[in-house]
Amino acid sequence: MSSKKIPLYKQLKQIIIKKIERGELKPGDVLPPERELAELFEMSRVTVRQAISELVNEYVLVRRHGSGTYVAENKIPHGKKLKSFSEDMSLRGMMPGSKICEKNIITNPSANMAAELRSAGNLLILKRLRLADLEPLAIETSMLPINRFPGIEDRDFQNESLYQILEDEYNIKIIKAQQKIEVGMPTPQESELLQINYTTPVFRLRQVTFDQNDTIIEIAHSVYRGDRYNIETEIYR
Amino acid sequence: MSSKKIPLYKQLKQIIIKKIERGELKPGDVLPPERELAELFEMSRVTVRQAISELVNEYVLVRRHGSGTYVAENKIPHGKKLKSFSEDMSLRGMMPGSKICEKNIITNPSANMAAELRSAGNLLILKRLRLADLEPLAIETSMLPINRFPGIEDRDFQNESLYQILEDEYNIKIIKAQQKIEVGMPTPQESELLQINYTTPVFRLRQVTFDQNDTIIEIAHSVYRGDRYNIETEIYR
DNA sequence: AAGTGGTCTAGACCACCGA
DNA sequence: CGGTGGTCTAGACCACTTC
Repeated sequence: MSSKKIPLYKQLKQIIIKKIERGELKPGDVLPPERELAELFEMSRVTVRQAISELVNEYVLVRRHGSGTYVAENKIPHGKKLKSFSEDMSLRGMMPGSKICEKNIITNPSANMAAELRSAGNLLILKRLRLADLEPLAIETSMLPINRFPGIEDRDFQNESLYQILEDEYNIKIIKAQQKIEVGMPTPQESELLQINYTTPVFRLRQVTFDQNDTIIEIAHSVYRGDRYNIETEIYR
Repeated sequence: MSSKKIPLYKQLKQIIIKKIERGELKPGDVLPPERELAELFEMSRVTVRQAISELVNEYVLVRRHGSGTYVAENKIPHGKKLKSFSEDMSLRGMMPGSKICEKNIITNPSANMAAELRSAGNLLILKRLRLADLEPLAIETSMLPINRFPGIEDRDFQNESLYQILEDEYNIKIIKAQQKIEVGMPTPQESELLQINYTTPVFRLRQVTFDQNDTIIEIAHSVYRGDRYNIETEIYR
């Protein structure tokens, strides 16, 4: 089989996701019962449940006790969708823009904030000033394990979307991101770049982005102008 | 045993949370190994893992492969599930508290920010100063359609959880909430209540809470201290 | 009553970390 | 190397939904 080293439950997750992507499973459809899946894929029911549980946590599936497991109806709500800056701006009806501030390769990620990427080898540091309707809106610093994306350092990040490049040309499936949102005041440098007063508070957003194998593909630290940006989200009990 | 009907893994979750609340387990501390917990509480390791897994999902614990399971270091994260203030604090090992600032009934919700509740009739306005370990953390203003919850205006909100009352006594199933998160500076009034300097930025959180019928059961506006609070979420592509 | 997900067990072996 | 979490099995019984 296609085993290699990928855990069985992750393989099953991928199979289910693929079926949904290909339209073989549509929102509202029932999955086969857990016992049946177990037999079909020759794994134990516990393993099937582990795969399903994670997909439920990711809002892909919904369990109904005594009834069955279903493909989630209302996909991920708007506020729970991971968007690139460009996509985010477009949805808000603003024109996205970029200005490269810094593009470096760090060969020794030691005392960095990138603790999670420390083992990843060299890092590409990309610091961009982000514009909305030609006005500064955010400063975005991305860190990528460059070994996984050979040649990416030569791309034109001024006009290309980072996510677009990763998805289209490196065949990465971006799945999810964890975000930590803080408030703060801008440093003098930041207030100058963002063209705001030093009394204007900012969002500080730390993001860790994962692909389909739960591998970290990016760590980003963004500073958003508090006077021009807000965050909408939806949470469940 | 103390079983009754509560699943074993939920009992273990509660035991761990209690230990964190009481300070017997502090952030950074190691938990006993899973095999030891299994023997100690006379359950299988799978059951122990289920309890720990859920707490990891809620950011209470952190697993380190080959090393151990630790109490999370977090500074009061918001978490990705919809929680009441009390639940949020308890999960982080802090003692929640409340001080009523205002309790009113508005009979004519006309030019109010509660556009969504305008048709709901009379509104109960509840403004509470929220404490974490006896220190001010947030100001929370809740608006509830009082007609749906007769008698709720006489409850002791100083010591009772609003969500607990709604769920247990009015049989409401709280399902989801939409949130809009903004940054701002505190008003003089707010900075005094929260006991922060006027230069400390704050989160402003507008929340609309829904029940199982997608009926609005609460609109809340909260102001959180930016120096003591942050928000963690997970988003999907 | 039949079928579904929910909980639980007693093992086993693998992968990673730290001394 | 020993001890930890990570994955996996083949069963069992319970609780809920549906008919």
